[in-house]
Amino acid sequence: MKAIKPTESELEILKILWEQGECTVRQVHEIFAENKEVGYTTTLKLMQIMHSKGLVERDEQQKTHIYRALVSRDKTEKQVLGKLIKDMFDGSAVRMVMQALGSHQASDQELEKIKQLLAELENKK
Amino acid sequence: MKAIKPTESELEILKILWEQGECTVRQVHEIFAENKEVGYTTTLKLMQIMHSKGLVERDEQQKTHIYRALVSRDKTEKQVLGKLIKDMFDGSAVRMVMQALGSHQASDQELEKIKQLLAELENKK
DNA sequence: TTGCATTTACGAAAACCTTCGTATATTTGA
DNA sequence: TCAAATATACGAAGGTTTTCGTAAATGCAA
Repeated sequence: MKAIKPTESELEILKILWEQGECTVRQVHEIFAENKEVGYTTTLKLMQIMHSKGLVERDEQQKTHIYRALVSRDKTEKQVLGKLIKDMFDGSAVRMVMQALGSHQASDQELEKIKQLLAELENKK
Repeated sequence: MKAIKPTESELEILKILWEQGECTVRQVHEIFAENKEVGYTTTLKLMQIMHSKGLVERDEQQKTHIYRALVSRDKTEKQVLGKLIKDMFDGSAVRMVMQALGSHQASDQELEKIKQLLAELENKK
């Protein structure tokens, strides 16, 4: 089980693939370039590197390759989050949660969801 | 208000300074090198760069400089966490909390703390 | 005192990330 | 058909991060 540690750009592209599903480089690029000024070949190169790293796979049947994320969103979130908790919050997820809830807005509805989750966690014990 | 974006090594050194308070390079190095094989001058260089970036200050009265963190732990945690929430969790702190609580152990005592915090947040509204 | 240890400063190598230019192949439409 | 558009591959530049070697200054101990 190898650690997933995408760079900032790679994470952006993964997010696009997670949300869009299968994509050509062109499709990814159009979204990727919405908030940045980057050329097409930059996006292409990033995706090629991600391919060589095993972050994505691609169907090369057609001239225009089709890319797909090879790492799941859930697993990647867990890994990145886990690393942050370990590095920055002394391994305490709860300490991180306190920091997050203390400094970010949350709606009643969202707070309710967390309460529910807490209840579930307690039942599990 | 400038964004604090320490690198991985810088964050490690900041953590040492936050926990130890004032430190010489030697003191930081001894802890920093516990889990890695790095030479003394590597630690020194990192701290010099952090100084030039304004992440730490130093007292140069003595030949052996004394370093101190210039960014607070709380503020740095908020910034780093905020960026992760924005980049990875669609800006939803709650989604991140759900992920964190769902995949990391938490003691009853810790869960209790979170419940308390939730109650406080609800009262504030 | 003199030589060894410790410290800072500095430069530069190595690795990684981001970016783009160019070459080449393929498709398309006028 | 053939030129323009579009795709991939590749190399390399430029920036940042991490690492260390070496030089110079200072402190210490025999």
